[in-house]
Amino acid sequence: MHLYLHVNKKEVILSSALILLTEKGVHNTPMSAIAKAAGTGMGTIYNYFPNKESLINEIYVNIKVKEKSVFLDFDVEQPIKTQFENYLRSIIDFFIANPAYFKFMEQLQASPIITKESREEGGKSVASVHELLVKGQQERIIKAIELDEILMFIGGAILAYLRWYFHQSETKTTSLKNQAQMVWDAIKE
Amino acid sequence: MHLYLHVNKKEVILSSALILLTEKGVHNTPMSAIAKAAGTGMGTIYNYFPNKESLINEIYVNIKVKEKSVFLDFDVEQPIKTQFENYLRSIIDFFIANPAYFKFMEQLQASPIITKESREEGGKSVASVHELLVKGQQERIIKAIELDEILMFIGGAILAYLRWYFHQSETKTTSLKNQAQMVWDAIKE
DNA sequence: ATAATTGGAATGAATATTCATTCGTTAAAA
DNA sequence: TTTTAACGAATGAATATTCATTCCAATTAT
Repeated sequence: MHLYLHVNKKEVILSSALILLTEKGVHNTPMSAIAKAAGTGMGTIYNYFPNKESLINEIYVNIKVKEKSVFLDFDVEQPIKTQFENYLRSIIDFFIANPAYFKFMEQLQASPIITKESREEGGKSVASVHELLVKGQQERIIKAIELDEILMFIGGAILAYLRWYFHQSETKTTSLKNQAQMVWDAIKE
Repeated sequence: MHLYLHVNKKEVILSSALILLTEKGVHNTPMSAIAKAAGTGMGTIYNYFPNKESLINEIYVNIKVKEKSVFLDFDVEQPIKTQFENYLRSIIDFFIANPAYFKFMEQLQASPIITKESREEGGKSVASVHELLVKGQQERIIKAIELDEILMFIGGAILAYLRWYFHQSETKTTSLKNQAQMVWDAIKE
């Protein structure tokens, strides 16, 4: 019987790797460093992951899965604008609460390490907003622009805000409201 | 007297490296490959650059310098909206004309390889738009939101558009107009 | 004009290092 | 006891960097 909480070794490896990867970069985090940070031997990592790339891809997919779960609670009774604002706020709060997730995505989004399969898995995360925007277009609340372009635009705005946020030292409280305002003005009919 | 054009060896190395780096990624382009592509020996590269990271940083700064030069021709006689639209179009055209520059930036923008000095050097490139937006705010054409936030937002929109553009197979001619519309609606008072 | 000398750019094989992965051993569970 | 998991030193492939040598154009001497 242990006195400490039993934690899944795989998860310890994943979270240790996440921190090192974001802080030092992919080049500068050898597997030995991950093992040390996770408090395991190197061999143990290879019991859970066939290689370094798989480990990294698993982190990527894990984050995307969590990101997706942020959108689940849409309240269809609310006005579309409200729903959209809630969506924006949730996704931004999610990354603000998990800066390492954001840094990881920034660093690996364009990397050849991330496989096509992982990317496809990740792509699903916009499905629910897509739906919301379709409804918005039908009601002529949202501009009649191809949805992929609008989705990209929204993604860009979120990215821009988060970069700005993490770049700042002091936090401006009004800024998120401003951002939501700009995004809404951009996409509203 | 040579029949072929004399080309600067350093520039050949830089451009060869740019192509390999964007096509294969940083991990998968050894210095030997760069040397081969540039038609030089490996040692030659080290006559021009102290190490691989410096080479990469120099490419980064070079692109930023070129990017900056795109904005120079503002026509202050024109309405602010027109000037802004021209700016947007120029910067987007610049990257569309140089896809490798965009790919390079996508891959290295968040990398720890890029030094703080290089980033600071690169940051200067928004100075002229900054100025334009200040004027726009004074005339109450542009929203009274902190300029850094607006600038980030614009950056995000540009990024989103370019990602979308390179992602697409067929080119939609209306899309840039839509994008400009969204950005302007976002920032206008 | 021709030959001799020189400075430094170019070279790439050799070196040193880094690091992903393996595997034989040990420890813990069942 | 047998099975399973953990371990990390050893391995070797990959590759960044070095440096002794070659080569060539420009300069100087004959």
